[in-house]
Order: sequence, then C-alpha cells, then structure tokens
Amino acid sequence: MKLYNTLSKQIEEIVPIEAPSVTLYTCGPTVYDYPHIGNWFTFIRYDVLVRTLKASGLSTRWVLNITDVGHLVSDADDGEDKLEKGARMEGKTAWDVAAFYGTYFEDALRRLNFSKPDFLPKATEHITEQIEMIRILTDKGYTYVIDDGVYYDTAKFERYADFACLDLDEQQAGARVEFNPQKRNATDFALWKFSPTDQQRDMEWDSPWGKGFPGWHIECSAMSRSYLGDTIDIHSGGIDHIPVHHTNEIAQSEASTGKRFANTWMHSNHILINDEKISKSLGNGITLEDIEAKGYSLEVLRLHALESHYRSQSKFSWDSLEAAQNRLKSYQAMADLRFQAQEAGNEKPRDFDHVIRSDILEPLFEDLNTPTVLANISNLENALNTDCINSIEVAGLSKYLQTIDDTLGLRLIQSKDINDEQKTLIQNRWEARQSKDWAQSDALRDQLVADGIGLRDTQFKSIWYRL
RNA sequence: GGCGCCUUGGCGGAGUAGUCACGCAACGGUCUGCAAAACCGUGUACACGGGUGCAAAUCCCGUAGGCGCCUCCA
Repeated sequence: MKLYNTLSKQIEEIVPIEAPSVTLYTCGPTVYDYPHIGNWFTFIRYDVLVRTLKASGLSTRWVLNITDVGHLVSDADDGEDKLEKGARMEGKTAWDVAAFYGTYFEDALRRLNFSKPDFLPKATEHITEQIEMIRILTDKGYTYVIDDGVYYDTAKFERYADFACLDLDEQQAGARVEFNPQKRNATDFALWKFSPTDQQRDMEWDSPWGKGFPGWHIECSAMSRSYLGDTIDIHSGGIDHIPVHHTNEIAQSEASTGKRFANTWMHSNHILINDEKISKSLGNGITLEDIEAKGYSLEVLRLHALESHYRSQSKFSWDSLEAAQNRLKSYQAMADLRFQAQEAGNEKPRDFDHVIRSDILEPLFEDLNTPTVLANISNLENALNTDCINSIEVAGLSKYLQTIDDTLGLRLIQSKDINDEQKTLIQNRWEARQSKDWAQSDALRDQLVADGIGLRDTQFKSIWYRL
C-alpha cells in the first residue's frame, strides 16, 4: 500500500524493513483530561491505517503510547505540568489523574472498535530507558545542563531543521512565550527537568543529573526504540507534531543511534468546528460522551471521521454528524439485505471479489482514500436497491461487508437478523395485502414500526430495514 | 515577521487536463390501496484575473479571502 510520507513529501509504497511485519509507532494521548473529537478523529484514522496494512497482507507491530507524565504547560513554565496541575485542581495526585484518564482511554478504544494495539506503554513505566537515552546523548556531546534541567543542543544536530523545513533564523523564537535565556538555541529542548526545590512533585525520579522528571519528547524516542528497534517503518501523529515534537524525536533518536528513526511519517490533519480549531479556551472540545448524549453512536462518529481525507483540514458540525448517521443507516439497510436475499442459485453474476478490490481496497491502498471508499459503498448500495432482492448473492455481499468492517471498523456485519415472530408479522402483512385487507395490513405494519422495523414494498415481497 | 496549506453546487466532501464522485438537504416525477422506502430527474460547482494546451475546475503566474504552525496541542 501507498502512504504520503511527510519526510519525502511524496506518496510512497510502504516497504517494511522486515516484511511482512510493519513496525508502527503512534503518539498517543497525554492522559490529563477527556480526549475531544479532534483527538478521536486522528486516532480513528490511525486505526484505519493499521486495518488497511493488515488488509494489504502485512502484519503489524503497533505501539500506541500513553503519556502519563505531564508535558509542560509552556516553555517558560517553572516545572508545573498538565498532569500535576490537573491533579491539584481535582485534589488528587498526578498518579491518580493519569490512572483515571489512562483507563478511560483504553476503555474508549474498545468502545470505538479500535484494533488492539500490540503495546500500550506508559511513559512512567519506561523512565529507565529514557534516562539511558539521555545518557547516550550526553556521552555523545549533544546535551548541556542549565538551572532547570538537561537540554538537547539542537545546533549539534545538523539536520535539525530539515524534517519540518524550518527556517530557524527567521522564526520568532519567544514570539509568544518567554524562553529561558540560558538556553543556547531557541529550539533547544529539555531532556530531563529538575524538580523544583520549593515544591514537592507527585512524579519524580532519581537520575544521574538530579531528581526530576523526563522532558516532553524523550519518552517517544525511548519507547519506540525499546519496543520496535532503532529504525521503524511508520511513525504517526498529529500534524501539529511536525515542527516540534517529531523534529525533536528525530534529533534524539538519530543522534543516539546513528540510524534513521522512521522511514515513513504519517500525519493527520486537524478538524475545525465553526472554522476554528478545537481548544480548551474556545470551549469547543466535544467528547465521546457529548456525542452519545445527543443520541449518536460512536460508529457514526467513526464514519464521519472517514468522510474526509486524513490529510485535509476537515470540519465537524452536528449537521454533518446527522448526515453521517443517515449514511450509516443506509449502509446498515444494505447489510440487512443479506438476511433477505434467497440463495436460489439464480444469482445475477456480480463479481464481489472484484468490487471489493476496486471499490474498497484499491482506494485505501492509495494513501487511505476513505471518502472515495464511502462513495463507492454508496454506489453499490444504490445498485443493490435496483437489483432484484433474490438475485443478490448472499455470500458475496457478506464478504463485501466483512471487508468494510475489517478496514473501516463500522461493524456492519454485526447486526443480527430479525426474529421469527417479526418475520411472521411481515409474512402475515404481505398476505393481508395480497387479499386487500388493508386494515389488517396497516395494523401489522404499525406493530412492526413500533418494533423499530420499516418496510419497503416491492413487486415480489416486502423488504425490511431498521428505523 | 517567518514557514506551510487551503478556496468545489444550500451544507459537508472526493477527484481530475477531455462521460458520473458521494452523503445530507431542496424541488419535480415514477411506483404505491394509503404510506414509507426505493428509483428517476432538476439545480449553468469548481474564489477572481491572466497565461500555456486541441482541451483547465485540474498545470503556471498574479490578486483576494481563509486557515494552520512558529508555545502544550490530534
């Protein structure tokens, strides 16, 4: 399969280092709050990447990390981080907060029907590896120590600006934030921060440089290496990570190992709400609970996330979520046709194997073109509606639906057939209609509607669908 | 100030140098006992101005507007 590579700025074939296994690292959440739908859009798209890699015949070793030690609130911060701050506000320890939201996140992955990551490592469980990497960087002369911590000297890593195409001289360092004047370069970043002397932190560890906690970027470099080796196939994350987090990861990893860190970098763009980014200050951080409170299933959210391409800056609105819900209903109606077609051996030859390849797999293999896949599914759904119900090949349709579920995770094939009682009602109504007993026919129809089942009368039989 | 991206019909959103995206909504119709659903059809969609091509919404240049990043961020 092919994927756009931020590193080369081209769409490239994924060629695993050790085929058929693909090593994949995804920058996961910092567990200090409920993730918002912007976060989930991004994660859903990574899930589809993993599913698509598998559908292309590759296997995956997928690390999705959980950052449970806080990133600093800002560069100028005195050491208070998100987790510690969140803990103080809730009257708990940073450990409590991280455990709560960490559990929430893992549970949400199941609710959203994510494929299971092979590893969900926590930063606090890999402090030793992080210290080890900082030690290597120190031995190689990439670090220096100032008041508040051990820093990476980005001037020592010649390629520093390359990944994000940064123009370091022209960037207004400190345009919006004061930075520590002891830093040698504006882009230098902390590898290890010292605990403040006047304050007891919830999370702190001993290190060769003093008691403290890891910097904001080292965990990913250390955990990626620990689970997947020096060079990995694909590293994914949000588009915002390009200029800082991923740039710094590359600097750390490549300086310490002397090898390329990741062959392919995949970045998901952000979504906008009312043409604005999602942020705490705007108060537009919709959560999964908000979605469900309005009566939408998480499959609807997933479908909506796939209606735009992962590299485009797309929009979220309740109206478009509603549109996604209607679309999903029509897909589910298509899925329910497999219970109603009769395999009488008189199927019209529809080559489902070919359709699966051309409509689903090929667009996905071409840089995850999920909007085109959905358009193709809609086209097939429309075509099946004009087919005679008895001419639909059940096995082929089931395979088609299974492929959708395997790659997009929409759970279409999970719907169950209606029960025998309901089937009898439908049959009785059909017979009432045939004998023009409209009162009886309508009464039975009302009964079915009350049961959440709608009917579509065709020339030969009534086709049911879920309301 | 620097870097980058974007501008497609009422809304969302693919795609592409030469028949169709698709979804939602709207309108008209067919079918129907009535409905519903389904199907068919309709809407001069590609920001604006130039340029290159037989042909441009699609490539190039310019203009306008919008967005993102340069601070933690999905």
